[in-house]
Amino acid sequence: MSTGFEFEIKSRASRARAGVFNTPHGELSTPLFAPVGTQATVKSVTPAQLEELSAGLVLANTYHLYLRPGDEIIAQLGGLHSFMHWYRPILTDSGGFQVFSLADSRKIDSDGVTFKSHIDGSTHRITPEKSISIQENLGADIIMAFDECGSPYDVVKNEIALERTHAWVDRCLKAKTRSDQALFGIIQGGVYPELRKRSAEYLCGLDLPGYAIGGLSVGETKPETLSILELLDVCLPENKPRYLMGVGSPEDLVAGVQRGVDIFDCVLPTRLARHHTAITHTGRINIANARYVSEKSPIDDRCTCYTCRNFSTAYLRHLVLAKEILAATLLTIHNLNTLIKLMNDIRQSIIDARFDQFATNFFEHWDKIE
RNA sequence: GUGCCUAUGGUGUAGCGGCAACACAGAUGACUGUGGAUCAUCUAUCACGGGUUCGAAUCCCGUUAGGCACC
Repeated sequence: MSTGFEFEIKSRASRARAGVFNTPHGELSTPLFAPVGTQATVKSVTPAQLEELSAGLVLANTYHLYLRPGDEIIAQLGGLHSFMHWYRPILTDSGGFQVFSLADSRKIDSDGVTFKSHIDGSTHRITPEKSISIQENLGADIIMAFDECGSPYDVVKNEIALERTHAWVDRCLKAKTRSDQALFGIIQGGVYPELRKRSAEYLCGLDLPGYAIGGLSVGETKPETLSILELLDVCLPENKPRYLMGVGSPEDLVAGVQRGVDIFDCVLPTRLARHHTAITHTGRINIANARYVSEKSPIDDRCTCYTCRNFSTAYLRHLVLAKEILAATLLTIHNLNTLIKLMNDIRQSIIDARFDQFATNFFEHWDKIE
């Protein structure tokens, strides 16, 4: 009988892979882009709209949902899928990253982290065991090990964070009781190849159902990011999905797939949508720009999303300047469609054995507007 | 018609003889395991014409345009 979390590679093109990952809430076709729904909602769009976009996986967040409304409340209400009315796969981040990026102050020790809520200043403590307990209450299909994300250029702190992250993943595994959730480990190590390699080797020894790459796109240079991905590509097992956390610009998605990454998530498309920037097949455009005041054509003439099928750029600009909520919704639909479509095109090109050509063509045309 | 008051960016205001400031609006950019937040940069020949002064948004005279009062 299957465990429910097999990863099957259907096709390869160089180091890129097209696969299928099985979860209790359905299959995920990879390479995959996952929209972020931190507070049990992908901001400004409904689950029905996400389905129409063919979104496969949605992220939610342990730190935020633990603080509000509380993981036990969500468990009482039947778990996250039912709570947010999204019955396709969900992944919850462990909360490690948010403790460091959002909490007003935090104190970390080998056992866990004590921090003050960014909402009301109240004091809380999260340990690996607590993070798993919260994530079991939430009930996502994929859950993440509690980790410490160091700053990319501090080798001493990175080594400490790495050892801590390794000790914590062991504790997460021990604390885990549900068999219908896959626990992914997170590789840390900043920009340091030795640390990254050590982290990958340690986690691979645990034979987890998937491996996440953390601590990238947090301030290091692009060549550094790519060389770490290339290093990890040869360290990680072929038959497990690789998840690059927090990365989601179109060029990064293509570059990531080229280096063997299967899953990505990122706030970028939804955040940019709320900040009046559209992602097109050739680059970003700022919808608020005065040049679009009477532009009749849609944002992207090649796009077939609901927004581009029905609305002029001039109308979207009007909504943006008038600060209407619909601006965020329509731009979010468009931006998510652009990334999801990009991943579908990448997947098809891998299956058709023409991914290298696809990538070359993509980089030739990317960011060449005007 | 007479008297008094006012005139500073797109809007509303500060500055009262020494580098024209603030808020909003506007423009441009940033945003990568989410604070619908935020941040950065830009946007004025101080109504017009003359005078006093080393120096005028500021003081004086006139013009124009508003406001108030009286008739």
